[in-house]
Amino acid sequence: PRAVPTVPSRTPGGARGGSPAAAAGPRGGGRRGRLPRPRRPRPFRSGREPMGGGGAAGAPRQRGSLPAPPGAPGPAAPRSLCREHTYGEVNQLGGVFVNGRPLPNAIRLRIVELAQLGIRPCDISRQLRVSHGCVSKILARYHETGSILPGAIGGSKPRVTTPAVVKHIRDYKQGDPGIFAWEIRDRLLADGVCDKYNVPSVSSISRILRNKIGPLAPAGPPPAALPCAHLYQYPYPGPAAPPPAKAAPHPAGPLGPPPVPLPRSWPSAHSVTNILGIRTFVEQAGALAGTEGAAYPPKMEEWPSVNRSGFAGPGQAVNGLDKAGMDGDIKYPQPGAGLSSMGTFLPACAYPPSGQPGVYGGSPGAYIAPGPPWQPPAAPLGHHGHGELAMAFKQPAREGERGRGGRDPRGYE
DNA sequence: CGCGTGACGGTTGAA
DNA sequence: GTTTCAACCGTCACG
Repeated sequence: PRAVPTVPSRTPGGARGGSPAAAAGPRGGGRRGRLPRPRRPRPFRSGREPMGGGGAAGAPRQRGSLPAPPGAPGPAAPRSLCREHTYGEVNQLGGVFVNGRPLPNAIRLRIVELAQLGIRPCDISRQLRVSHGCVSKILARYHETGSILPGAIGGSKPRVTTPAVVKHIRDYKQGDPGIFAWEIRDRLLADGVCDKYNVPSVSSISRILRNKIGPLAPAGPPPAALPCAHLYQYPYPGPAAPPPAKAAPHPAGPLGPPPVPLPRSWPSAHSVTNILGIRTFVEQAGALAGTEGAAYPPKMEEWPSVNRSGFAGPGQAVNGLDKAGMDGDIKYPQPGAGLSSMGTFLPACAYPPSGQPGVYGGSPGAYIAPGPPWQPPAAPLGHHGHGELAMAFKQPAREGERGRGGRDPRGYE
């Protein structure tokens, strides 16, 4: 669990802000004890800002490299006041990104493709105008999990105190009223009710004993006792497999068939929305919102210039791959959404002439950034070898995939 | 200079 | 409907 912040860094602190260079405060020399460095103020642009930004959309946006003038709504100001009516920010390389949101799949795919062509990550970073940290992360993830997809964002961890577990706890308690919580925990493990991944904590067991079972209250109607506790090993309506501690690198190598990750599939592809085709309406609405002159859609994945219109025209399905597939790629990827469809819109990363922020889109032929001194390699970057990446659009495991660095513990001391 | 890594501000979605 | 929480994201800068 995330450490309780003694210094709530999320709170807009007064100490932050100002010129980052001037405010280069005490930087812990040692890596381990590195102090939080002062960050330059970020002119935040939310992906949730209401549309109709009054023509600000698409305009070149300055980024925080310019220190906010004194008195300007800096980091201490309410976030809502800091937002501008645009979507996306521009990174140091001139690329557009949406803070907090994954890069489009097309970009992710290009990163992997270029890496497979032998292009160095630093060059990929410059070409695609994606930070090298992001390139590194995506490539590392791909090599580790075989997937280029981002992880599942949001949601909550699956509950471990399933009805079956509660029932077992109740049984244990009834069988031995003096049993300790830790003993119950051990028995849950010993009896195979839980495994080490989903066994409740002692405190959870104590809470169950206190709240759900009470002082040996007569067991009411058994709460849908499911003897098959293994069904809850991974309580999503997906494959019942315990989350691996770490996705093992595939023995076949980076480009071989990647390991099979755990798909996050509980918002099933067979949802009512998909079945009823409601997405069609959503798609049309998104396309409408993304028409020329309008502000960006709330989500970058829906930017017409990002995934779609750059190659197929606004509001037009890309080679039969409708938005459901794309959304699925981002949010709840469906393993069936392969690259066979992606191939038609791979040249997704066209960049405007230098001096403008790079956007994911534009004319299909302008994939190679013409601007900066970066020179594209001689190898053609067209459509080739997409089949190799066909498996790359599986969803990486939600848990256990963070082999290095893990999640973002935000430890504060 | 290239790259791995962690801090950070942000989004997201279930509880 | 709102809040909380814990997952994720990409960028940035350190080493």
